[in-house]
Amino acid sequence: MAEHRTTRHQARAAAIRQIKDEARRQLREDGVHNLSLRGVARSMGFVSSAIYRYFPSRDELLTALIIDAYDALGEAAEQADDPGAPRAQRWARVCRAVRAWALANPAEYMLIYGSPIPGYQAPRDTVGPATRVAKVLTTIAEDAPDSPLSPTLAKQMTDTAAALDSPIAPGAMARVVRAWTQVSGMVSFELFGQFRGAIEPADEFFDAAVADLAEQVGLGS
Amino acid sequence: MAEHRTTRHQARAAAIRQIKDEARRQLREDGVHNLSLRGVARSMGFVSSAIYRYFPSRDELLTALIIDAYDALGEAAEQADDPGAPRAQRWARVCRAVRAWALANPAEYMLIYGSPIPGYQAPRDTVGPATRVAKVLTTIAEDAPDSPLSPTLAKQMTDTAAALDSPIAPGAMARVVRAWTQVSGMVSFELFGQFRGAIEPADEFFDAAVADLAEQVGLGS
DNA sequence: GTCTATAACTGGATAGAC
DNA sequence: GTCTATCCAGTTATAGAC
Repeated sequence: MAEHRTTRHQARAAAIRQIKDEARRQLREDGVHNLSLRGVARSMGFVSSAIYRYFPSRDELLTALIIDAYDALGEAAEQADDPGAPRAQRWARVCRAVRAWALANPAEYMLIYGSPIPGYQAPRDTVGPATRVAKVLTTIAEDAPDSPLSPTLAKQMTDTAAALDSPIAPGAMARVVRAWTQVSGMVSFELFGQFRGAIEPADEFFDAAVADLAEQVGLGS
Repeated sequence: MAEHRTTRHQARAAAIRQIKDEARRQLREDGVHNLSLRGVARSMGFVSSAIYRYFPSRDELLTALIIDAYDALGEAAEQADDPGAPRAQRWARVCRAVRAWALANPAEYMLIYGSPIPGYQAPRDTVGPATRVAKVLTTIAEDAPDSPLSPTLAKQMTDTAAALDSPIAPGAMARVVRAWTQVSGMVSFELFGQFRGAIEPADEFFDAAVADLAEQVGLGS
């Protein structure tokens, strides 16, 4: 009986995986707003109602894809980090890994860092996976020196550091957040076509900026 | 006869304006992908085919909205600039104006700086208006000192400066582009909900970052 | 001549009968 | 689970109003 249950669970997990894979394919092809449960079902050769056994709504499927995207990006960042290396190098490697993942998975990057999906409200479950990249960057900068902040900003940064479970100083946290907005901003510009006709390829631009950011964050050279 | 032509032209311009206003309303309400010519026509009390007298296709309407958005943002930036003020102040004021415009017009900001619209290819006409903000920022930094760049980067930045019709040094151009990616990155993070629950409100975070960026670009204090 | 309205074609999503 | 009728999208051709 336990075996029965196991195979059933495995089958279910496999089905979910297949559905998500197909959904990701449609995401890449036509964008989020053309992603429909029915379309996924059709492409998989079964009837639309069958999919509701696995995802009760389009939003649930979206949430699963968003969590997967955050996790995949987070894992790419974590795996790129080499805790033995100098901190500035760690920073640069992680940032480059983020960009590489985004360029390899543009649709999924847009899903999490692009325009919000109208009518979709992200549930709590996405918060944890969403912080993984920030956590990696913050850990690298954990010993960076503090710097003065206004009271409001100091509180926000202390809270942010606490949410990331990090002993980083508020001033350093602020510099990490700023640097991260720039990294993400550069990746988004590149991916969304803002650099078209001007900064192509953007490899050197990105790498140079990231190296300088490491310094600005206070990771030495 | 000239009078006749004038009124006709005026009527036509008025119709175009009304169509775009209604389209913007729908954009705000339901997002780009729910923007339909039929819906616009319906809300305006006439039949869908009538719109084709003014916009030959949905994409043309989108292009018009995109150009308007770039122009509105560009004008907000230009009007915020006070050529008589110290450069660091000019920089901060323009950046704050950009953020203020984005917060006041989120749908239009997303139209130009959000995820690309699947199936839509921006025509050449959007390039000019798209550079207006960059032009303002570059002008402010025109006298900033040069800094060393790799050959590839130096060429890209020289070309960018040329496209903006600015005598700015390539190294300074690179710092402006970087700073601009960060400004836009911060605005996007705020608008797209990436700061939710952590950096709210983001006024102080933004203002402090922008002030530091002015320094990094090389605008003195 | 310039516009609007009617009607039609294609193609996808959807709801309900079976 | 399947089939069908319906609806709404973009777009076009054509006919008539001003």
